[in-house]
Amino acid sequence: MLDHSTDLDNIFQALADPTRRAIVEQLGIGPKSVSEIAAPLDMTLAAVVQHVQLLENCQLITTQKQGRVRTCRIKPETLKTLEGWLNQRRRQWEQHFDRLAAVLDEPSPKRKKP
Amino acid sequence: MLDHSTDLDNIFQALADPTRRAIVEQLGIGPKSVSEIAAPLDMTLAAVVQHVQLLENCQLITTQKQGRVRTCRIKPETLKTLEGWLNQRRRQWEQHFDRLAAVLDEPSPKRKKP
DNA sequence: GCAATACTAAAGTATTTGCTTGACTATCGA
DNA sequence: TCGATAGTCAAGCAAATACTTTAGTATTGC
Repeated sequence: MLDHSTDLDNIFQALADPTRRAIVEQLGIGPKSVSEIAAPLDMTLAAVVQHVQLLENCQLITTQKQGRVRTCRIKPETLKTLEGWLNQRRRQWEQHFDRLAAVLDEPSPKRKKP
Repeated sequence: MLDHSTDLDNIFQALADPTRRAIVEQLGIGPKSVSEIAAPLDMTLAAVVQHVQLLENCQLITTQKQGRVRTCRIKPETLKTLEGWLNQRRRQWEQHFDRLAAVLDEPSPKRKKP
């Protein structure tokens, strides 16, 4: 693996796991404690804690502990990083298709700059 | 790992690797052969071939071989799967914030239940 | 024909990942 | 105060990942 470890790496890596994506989806509905997140998942609480920590490390969620309960919430702005990359790609291939379309649309020397 | 292995899993997994993201970005500019893709990358051709195969398997790119040259192009529609998920998330947390805003916009300065 | 080119396939390896178990701490509620 | 609850920490482990090397097979150009 090359060394340009970016935010994007960590975000994609985090969301590549179905369990973690499920957590993000659940927190999209509203905040939850670690136990509440764990309840429907078929794994130990310890495993869920590790997923939660990873999601917090890459800023996809924030957490705060009061008493013995840690409450988790999504941090929507981090998904904007993803959206940004995706928008770049879309712009790129839309441009690519425009160019392709331009070539295909060229039945006579009439369009664009000659 | 749970068993709901989806397209989304594979797409996120594919894009979690910086090398593969770089390939997708390069192909966004235009089609390239495997060797052309490999040229700027600091790894063997064999390694690049493996990345290309993975990207093709999860439909992020298409390839076709003519003669001894395999030409690779992005397949933009696959990124729509990603966009779809992201849009769902955005809708979700926008709604969440609307609800939050509604609570905060409560007219009375008293914050307790009547 | 023959060598260089452009991959491809298989096997091996170091590291990372996604869990588990077990022991431990802190807090709440009766 | 005492036990149940909520989470944390550290090892350990099997499987997956991102490479490598080696040994091929088709094509192409001269």
